Amino acid sequence: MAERDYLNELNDVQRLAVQHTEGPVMIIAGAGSGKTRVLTYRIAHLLEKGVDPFNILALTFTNKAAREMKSRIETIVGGTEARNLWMGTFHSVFAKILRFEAEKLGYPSNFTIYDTDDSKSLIKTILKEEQLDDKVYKPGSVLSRISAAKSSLISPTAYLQNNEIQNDDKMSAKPKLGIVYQKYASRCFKSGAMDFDDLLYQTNILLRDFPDVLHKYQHKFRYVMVDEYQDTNFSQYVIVKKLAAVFENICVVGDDAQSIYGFRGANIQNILNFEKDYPDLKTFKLEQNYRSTKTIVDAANNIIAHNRDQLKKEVWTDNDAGTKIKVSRAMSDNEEGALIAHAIFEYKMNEQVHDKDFAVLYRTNAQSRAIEEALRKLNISYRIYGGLSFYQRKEIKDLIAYFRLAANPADEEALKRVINYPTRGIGKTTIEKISVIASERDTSMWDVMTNPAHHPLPVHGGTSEKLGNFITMIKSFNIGLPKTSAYSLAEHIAQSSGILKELYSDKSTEGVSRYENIQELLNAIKEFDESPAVDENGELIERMRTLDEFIQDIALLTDADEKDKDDLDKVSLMTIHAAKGLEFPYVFVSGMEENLFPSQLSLNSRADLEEERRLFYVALTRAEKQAHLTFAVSRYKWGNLIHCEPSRFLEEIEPKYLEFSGGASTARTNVETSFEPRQKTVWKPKTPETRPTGYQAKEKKTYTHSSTKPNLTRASTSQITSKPVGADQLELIQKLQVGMQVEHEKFGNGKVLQIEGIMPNTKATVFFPDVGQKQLLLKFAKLRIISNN
DNA sequence: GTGTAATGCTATTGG
DNA sequence: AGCATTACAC
Repeated sequence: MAERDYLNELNDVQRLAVQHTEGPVMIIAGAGSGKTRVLTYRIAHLLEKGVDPFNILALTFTNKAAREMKSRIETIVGGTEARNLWMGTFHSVFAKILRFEAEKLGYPSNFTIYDTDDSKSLIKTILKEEQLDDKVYKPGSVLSRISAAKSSLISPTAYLQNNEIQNDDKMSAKPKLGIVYQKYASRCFKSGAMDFDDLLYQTNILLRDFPDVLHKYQHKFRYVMVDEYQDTNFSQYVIVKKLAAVFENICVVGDDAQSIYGFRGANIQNILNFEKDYPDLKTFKLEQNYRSTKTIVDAANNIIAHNRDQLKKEVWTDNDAGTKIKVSRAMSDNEEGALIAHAIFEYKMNEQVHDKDFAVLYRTNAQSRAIEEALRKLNISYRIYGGLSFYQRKEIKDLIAYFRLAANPADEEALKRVINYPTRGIGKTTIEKISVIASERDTSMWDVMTNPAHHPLPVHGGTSEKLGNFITMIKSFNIGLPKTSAYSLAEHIAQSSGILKELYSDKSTEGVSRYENIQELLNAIKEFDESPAVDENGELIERMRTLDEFIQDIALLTDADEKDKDDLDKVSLMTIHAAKGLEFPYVFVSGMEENLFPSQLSLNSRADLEEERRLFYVALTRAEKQAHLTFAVSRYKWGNLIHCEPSRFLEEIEPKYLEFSGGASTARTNVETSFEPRQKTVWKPKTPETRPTGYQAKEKKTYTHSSTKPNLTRASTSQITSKPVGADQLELIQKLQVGMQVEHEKFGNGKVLQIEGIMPNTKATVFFPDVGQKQLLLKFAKLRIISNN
């Protein structure tokens, strides 16, 4: 395609942004303003101008975005040119560079990439060794603390020396966090492993400590582009800044209004302060929205106007006003699902649209189940994005652990995973012994196992023999690595490890499916095996593909990266986070409720609440034609039915853009056509005497709302109603007193010593002469009152 | 050491 | 309600 042609497809600002290739550029791109188009055309433009694709680095946040962009560039400039572009996620691009430069940092070039599970498991091991309580030091939060440190480029040493951090940790009763961080880092290093954050952290170390390396990449990447710049963290910011320091041909694209990854360290200041970093910055604002109706754009502007921290920008559109945004109330989460399913059904009937034109978005993954069930009932096909990806399934991780071990026997997490799977008589005790010795001697478990002369292992002859067999097996895999093609070795490992046999013998539905998944993995490896290798310069080379090559970047793949089945006509279900960058004609945003969206955890700080609001902005602006917001009045959480109030966000849209309806699902939900979104009055939970009982909550009249009687909502329900607790249990909860004699169907007669907890989770401590003292949850316990004393 | 029953914890968001 | 870890029996 000639240059003129694609430049004509751009509006004035877009065109200027594409043509301004030299020097620092910031493109503030409102939702739906053609950001991807500008980015791809910009790269195409550079190539047409004669810039070598090897000199262009484009960083994205998802593999999918990178792939999409690459293929769009291909259609403009042709495949050979596009192939040589450095384009990918931060993690994948720098993993590639790190593998190339690994020795400088003391890592093997085939280092393992630990995924979150590996990291957590390692943290658990360390906690055990340090005798720290994992209820105080929750592995997940320990990991996010470590992750935050790495993302801010704080080394373990710096962490331990920083008074402020140390105080923080003491205040949160976790004074040993720094020690855990230190141990964690050194264990990863000894295992030849990097976690996700290391891919950026170690890149920073590399660029900091090896000026020649920095120089090399600075001159290699003469043009640097960063997509979704508002989502970069400090570590990424520094990398980008350093790489672009020589030529300053840096172009960042982003939208502060769509910054939704603060929770994992993204720093919105990176975009807000970009001007300070580059005084001669040229800024382009893409403000025309091509995606959505005027109603949606204006409503989205309403929402974001409630945020204080933002760059000035006016998103507008030439599109029609379109229909109003629908808002529906459902009685429960299940009914919300039904309502959505029925609405989709009706849209399809009335407007001749397809399943793939719909997306259902939610705040948390747990919300998907009710929606799935409802869609299944109406035979509407759907696809869930997010959740467990193929490579996170247990059976897949098991087999891959063998592959990892073959490539890098020091990989401790892989070792622990399969040393006794399938069971071969190497149990917990033995593994612990090895682990302790490894820790004491500051070496890897593999080293301990394979050098009994240096590290005497106090195990029996039988155990020692079993260990020997395992070692021999792994060694043989290791030797096979360079001389066997990926597929034959993978198949061999699946066989001789016993995994295939283990799964084959399980004839349950799940077992069969696990077996099939293994087959699918092997097929994928076969496909990989038969695809050509590419060298450093992007040239195709004749060479055998090996298994370690295959597993290298698997940890970086996510669910969204599984073969794009775009041809499939299915409704998309995903979290709002996962929906960023996507668009659909019809978008449902479900669970518009206080404490869910905005999340309860966001209510304590302005910054967090503003991020939730941006999240809502992102959700709404995914819609092209019709947005439909839904909320439920009650929903199950941890097995309990809780009462929910409509989200405050609903009030932040001017009513003229909204159309309230009871929903299209069942007659029961149709009683009302309008309601008061949310009562601003603060109210206290009622006393037990006036509180409606759990099973009454099922009656619809309890929940009747009316715009003319704003207090009804408040007056009608309690904050926490019980799950349909049986009438018997309910009576029990209300009547039971300390000192009463009760009868339990299993424990016999006993005496009530104590009653505590808030209804319906009231607990009683009862002493049974036969079995001793027991704590009973009254809503479940089958207790009968015998007498009052 | 292995397998099963009981217990207890959890659910922001993700590369 | 579902899942992972733990406790206990074999």
